[in-house]
Amino acid sequence: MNEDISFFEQVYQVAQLIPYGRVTSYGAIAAYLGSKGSARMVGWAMNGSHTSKQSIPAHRVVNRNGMLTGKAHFGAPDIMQQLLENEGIKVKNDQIIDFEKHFWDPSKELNI
DNA sequence: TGATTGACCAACT
DNA sequence: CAGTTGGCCAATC
Repeated sequence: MNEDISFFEQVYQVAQLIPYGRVTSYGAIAAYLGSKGSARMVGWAMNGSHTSKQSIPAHRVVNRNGMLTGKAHFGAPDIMQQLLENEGIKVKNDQIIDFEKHFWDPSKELNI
C-alpha cells in the first residue's frame, strides 16, 4: 500500500505515526523510506507540511544531533520547543535532552 | 532552461 | 580537532 503516493506523502504519513512524547530524525525517516529520498527531501517535505491539509507534527522531527534546526519554520522560534516540552521532552539551548532516550526509529518500531 | 538553494548526513582534508 | 566538500532529489530564481 501507499505505493502510488509521492515521497512527500510518505514523509507526512511517517511523521503522523510518531507516537506522543517521541522524536525522530530526518535521516531516520529517509532511511525508513529507503532509496526513495534523502534527509534533505524530508526537510523539503516538512517545508511544505504547513501547506498540507493534514496536521504534520513536524516538531517531533529533528536533526541527527537532536537539535531543533527547523524551529524557525514554525512561525515563531519558540513554538517547536514549547510543543516538545508540552509532551514531556526536555529542550535546552535548542537541543533535546536525552535525545536517544526519546528517539523513535520508524524502521524499528514500525515493522516494514 | 541552467544555476542555486534547502528544516541533512557523512566522509574527507 | 575543526572546517570544507560531496551527495541525495526537488523546488525556486
